[in-house]
Amino acid sequence: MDNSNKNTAAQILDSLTNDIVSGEFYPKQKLHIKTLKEKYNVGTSPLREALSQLIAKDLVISENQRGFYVSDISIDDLYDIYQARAKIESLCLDMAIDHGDDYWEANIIAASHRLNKYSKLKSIDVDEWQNRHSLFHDMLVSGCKSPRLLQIRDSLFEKSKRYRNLWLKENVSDSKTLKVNQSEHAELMNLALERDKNGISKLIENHIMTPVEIIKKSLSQL
Amino acid sequence: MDNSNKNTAAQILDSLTNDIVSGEFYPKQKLHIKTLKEKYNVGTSPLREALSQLIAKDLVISENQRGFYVSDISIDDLYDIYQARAKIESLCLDMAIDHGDDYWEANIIAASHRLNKYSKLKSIDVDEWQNRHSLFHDMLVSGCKSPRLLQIRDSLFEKSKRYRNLWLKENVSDSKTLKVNQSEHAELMNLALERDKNGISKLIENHIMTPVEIIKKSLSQL
DNA sequence: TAATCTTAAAATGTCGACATTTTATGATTA
DNA sequence: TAATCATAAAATGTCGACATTTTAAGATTA
Repeated sequence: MDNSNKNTAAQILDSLTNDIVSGEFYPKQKLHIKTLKEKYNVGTSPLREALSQLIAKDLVISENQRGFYVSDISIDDLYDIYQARAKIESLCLDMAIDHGDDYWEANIIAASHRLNKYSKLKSIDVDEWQNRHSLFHDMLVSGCKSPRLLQIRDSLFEKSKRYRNLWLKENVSDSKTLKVNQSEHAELMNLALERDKNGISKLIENHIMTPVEIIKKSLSQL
Repeated sequence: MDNSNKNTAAQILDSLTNDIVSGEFYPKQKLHIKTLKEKYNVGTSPLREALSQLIAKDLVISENQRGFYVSDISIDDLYDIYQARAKIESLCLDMAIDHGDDYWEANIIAASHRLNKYSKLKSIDVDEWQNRHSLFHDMLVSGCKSPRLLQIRDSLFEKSKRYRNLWLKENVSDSKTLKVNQSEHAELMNLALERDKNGISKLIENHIMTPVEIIKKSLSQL
């Protein structure tokens, strides 16, 4: 498939990343080499190479002769990540409004439609909702032509997933939250099409920061 | 010293990073495992682990069964990196102005003094000037208390060094450029102390983008 | 009991070897 | 000559082994 052209290290990098971000491996958990080798059926070298990449991404930390650990999470970090995400997203939207063309507008409208339709369903599959939701936001920022900023955005989002998963478990089915969320999405689209930088900047920052307080509660209970 | 507590991989990561950023290894250069092993006197495993981290940092790319290469540079990337740096720096300064205290102000004044003194000397050591210059800008953003944003700033700066080195070779001794540069630094300090967000935002973006055109010329000649 | 010491077990990080793939070289053919 | 093919050389990625360090468990002492 897609992995056929990848070496072992690159393949298990995906698995490892997913297992950390999804919460299967919990924060601070020791990552025993031997255990991981058995779990993923790989040898020492590719495993350690994958872990090395995760170190560079701050998802794993290592101490010499003491092995690898899933990096910790905290309320401070929760705020920091989401704050940074809010600012970067705002920056990307700002640039997208500068450079977005007709196709950009059309893509936003299409993604909005797909998200809308799905949000109105009675029973919602979290993964599918998440896909459509991500894609809507991706389309909004896609007008920003800076690969580096978009890459930063992606990496922050990946880190935030660890916290986000705590929130999704509790709140995606909460219909009141969902309605507020949906009206914000509609408004985001309007502001983008109207090229209202100040308006969209304020709204997106609030929109992104919304889950923080709820996640904080979930986090405090651990 | 500092490396005594690091494993081999972490040690050569520093050397490798430096050799790429400094330009000793040129863009697209093949990084032969055997050659590197001899150069750094290490075995396969730690070397590949270091290279893996550099992949995550976008300084190295790898193709399965075809080995490792120094990642390429380009004029588009030059613009993108510097543009992103300018925006992030502006963001950090904005937050620094919000949160900076008396110590922040004092540190800026001190760093400015040290940079000033050195810039007036007749013969300038590039490394020392670079140190004092970096420290001045570090102090300005230090009021921004976001570890993640500062980390993003660092990683963008590291990437920009590859281009920056092209510029420094030509222009650090150019006294006209240096004077403009110095007056901008003075103005940056004033705006920070006056907490003028709009003013400092515009100035810092220009300040960071200044070298781009010159670097572009150097780059076109290769 | 609590703390320290000793010893055994487990885990880490590094190395060299090897199978597999890619690249280079030279021969063969049209 | 140019292009294709076959073969040799070189390089990559993976594995298992091993020396070293850390951790755990049990014994000893105060």
